[in-house]
Amino acid sequence: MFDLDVRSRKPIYEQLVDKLKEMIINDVLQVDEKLPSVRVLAQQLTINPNTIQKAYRELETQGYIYSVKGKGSFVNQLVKTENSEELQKVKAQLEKLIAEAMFFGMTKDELQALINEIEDQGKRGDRDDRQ
Amino acid sequence: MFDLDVRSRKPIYEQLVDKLKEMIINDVLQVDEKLPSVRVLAQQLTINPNTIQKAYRELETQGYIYSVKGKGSFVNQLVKTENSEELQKVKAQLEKLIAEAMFFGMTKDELQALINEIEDQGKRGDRDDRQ
DNA sequence: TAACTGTATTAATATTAGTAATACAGTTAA
DNA sequence: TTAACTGTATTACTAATATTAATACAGTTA
Repeated sequence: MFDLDVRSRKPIYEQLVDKLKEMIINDVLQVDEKLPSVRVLAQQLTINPNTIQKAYRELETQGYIYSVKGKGSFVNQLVKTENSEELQKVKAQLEKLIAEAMFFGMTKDELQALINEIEDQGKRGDRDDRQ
Repeated sequence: MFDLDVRSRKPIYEQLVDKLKEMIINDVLQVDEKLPSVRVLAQQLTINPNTIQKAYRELETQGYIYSVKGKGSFVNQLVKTENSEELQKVKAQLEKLIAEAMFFGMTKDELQALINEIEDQGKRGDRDDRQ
């Protein structure tokens, strides 16, 4: 299921986060599907359960999954996280970054083009979800 | 000239970078104006010259100043940094961040609004400076 | 209750960040 | 040329943070 590189400069939990994000975004993992428990996955990958836990918590705070004590961790319905804390954080970052980009000569049109480009990429992956 | 807090959680060199950026953006320091040498400023602030050096290098890679060995460090002409490495970096960050924002439900219109807002702030600052 | 689940606390360790000591090297004016 | 400026590179010490792990706590379910 996962191919981790334990001696990569990129931390294990981060590899896990990225991998799981990717699977969620690409619908490899369906909404409300149960992820492997922290202990089971830890044993499979022969790493410490707390490392899985860290990855899962990260995914939870970013809105990708939700966890229920005693039950397990499950894929979240991403569209539902409208005004999440995560979105607020992203917005704040965006403000700074856009201001900086403009300061260094990036024009409104260039920004617009960038947004359109990204929107197109998103649609390709999204299929018939919205609009 | 500077009021630093040596026991702040924010590193000294970062305080310097922020302060100098601010002065450059607000035209307190004019284009091509010479900054204090690393040693002079270090003595004034009673900190290590290498700390100043780190701040200056950071400002240089970000395009705010330029340094010439044996001569000194000078305020850069910011508009001229059209396709700088820094802008490329900012663009790359923007791409990721915009994609993430959209992923979490931020719409094109909201992004547009954000850009306009920031653009307006920029213009207001320009006018104020001219007096 | 037994065997699952996630979570919190704490600590050991690895890695990175911040600062400093020192030496190298270019510029300029006497 | 030399003295006194300039920035820069190397190295190392220390502080702070990140990563992982050991362990105990707590909820769920059959």
